[in-house]
Amino acid sequence: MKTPRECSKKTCKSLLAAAVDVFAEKGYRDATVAEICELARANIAAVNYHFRDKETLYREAWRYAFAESIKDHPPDAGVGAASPPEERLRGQITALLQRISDRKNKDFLIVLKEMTNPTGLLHEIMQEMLLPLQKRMQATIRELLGPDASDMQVQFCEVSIMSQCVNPMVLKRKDDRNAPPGIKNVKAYADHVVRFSLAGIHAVQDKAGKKQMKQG
Amino acid sequence: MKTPRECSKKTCKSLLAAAVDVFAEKGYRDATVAEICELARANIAAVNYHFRDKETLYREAWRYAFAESIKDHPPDAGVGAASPPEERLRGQITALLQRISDRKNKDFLIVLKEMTNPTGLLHEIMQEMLLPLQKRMQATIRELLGPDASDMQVQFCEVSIMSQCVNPMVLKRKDDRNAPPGIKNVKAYADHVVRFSLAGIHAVQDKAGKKQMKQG
DNA sequence: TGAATTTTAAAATAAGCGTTTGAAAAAGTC
DNA sequence: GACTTTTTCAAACGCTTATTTTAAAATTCA
Repeated sequence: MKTPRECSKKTCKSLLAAAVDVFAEKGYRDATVAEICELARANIAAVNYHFRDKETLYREAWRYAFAESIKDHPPDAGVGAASPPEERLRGQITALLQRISDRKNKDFLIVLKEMTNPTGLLHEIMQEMLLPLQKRMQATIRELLGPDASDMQVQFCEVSIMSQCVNPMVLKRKDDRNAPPGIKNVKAYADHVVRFSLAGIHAVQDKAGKKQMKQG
Repeated sequence: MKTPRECSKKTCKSLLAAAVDVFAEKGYRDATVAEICELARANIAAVNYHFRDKETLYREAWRYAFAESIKDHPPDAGVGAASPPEERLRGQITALLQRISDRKNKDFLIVLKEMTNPTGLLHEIMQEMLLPLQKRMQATIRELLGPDASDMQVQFCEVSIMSQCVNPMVLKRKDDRNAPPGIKNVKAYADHVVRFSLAGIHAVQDKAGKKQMKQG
């Protein structure tokens, strides 16, 4: 048996890909080793041979799915660090929306399942992978709000933006018919979120400015 | 056996309350009739006697939980229809945030589970109960955007606002330690969402106005 | 008291899963 | 081409868990 990371064999890779699909569709508990092996055209014992057990396969499957989705959609959408913060925010919002609305990407579905039916198995690895993305967006928002903004204001604005990106995609993923009509056009919705959020940030900034003046 | 609606007996009510708790915590599939009966201090056969089967109990449990949560948090938060649209929007946002952040209310948790692991059993009843709330918010947004706004702009703004309300509560519900720090103060976050969103709406409105001028 | 309702324990019924095993096949090595 | 290692395979193991039904007992109510 090999450790999962050095998974170079064909069967091993098939298992990983099949596991991603099945875990994304059913969640950890409702996914069965048998179904994963069947989809991978492998023997029922293959999971235990290549990954030791179902739990390890689950962790490796998410790691794999996340890496793939980031590879397809770089988090800055090609907007360089030298660009003004407005443009960088646009890049991050667009990249995030496209990444999680891309049906090829299954890591988002697994995260959703993990949110509502936690197994706890992905807690550490998710923290490790997602925190940097969050920090990057917070830094951009802080630039836009200016030095007088409080941590709470940065937090709130970040929550507002992330929510606008994540939440509609939950509905869209589940069923395109039930998704809000316009969300089918991700680019148009991304433009809306950027416009809406930049205005929101400026409103929060204005309030901070007023406070500052009252105090001074 | 009685039909579930005329559930007046003590055992029947206990079952309903217990079912809400267990379904909210585990979802339909992972919840067991045995656990529900145990929590209700009823015999294992009680569900089948009073509700015919698990599916019917599930539907009735959600209906009950939703009715309770709406009773505790009226959707307009006491802001009358005569108030200006800004205030009505504030009322709706505040009411929604307080309703779904109230840990007593389990219907939200069941909806979340249904989103990510659909059984399909609640589809119609959820449509029936939630659509009016959605329509009401859309109407308010349309007032704020003015008569020149497109349906898509109304939709997008509604999605932006609903997302800001729903999404953070998913995290807060799961675990207060993992929730964004400020979200623990729901009232402060509600104020932020109102400010952020009114600015966002006005930005969308300005864009509509410009378009109008170009065309005219 | 007698009839209807409700509760109960036990059983019926049914299904399913992750994992192990030991032999067979394939791949790799000298 | 014999020998070793790695990989595949079918079968079965062991253990678990669930919903629903049944028929008798208890209770309620007239």
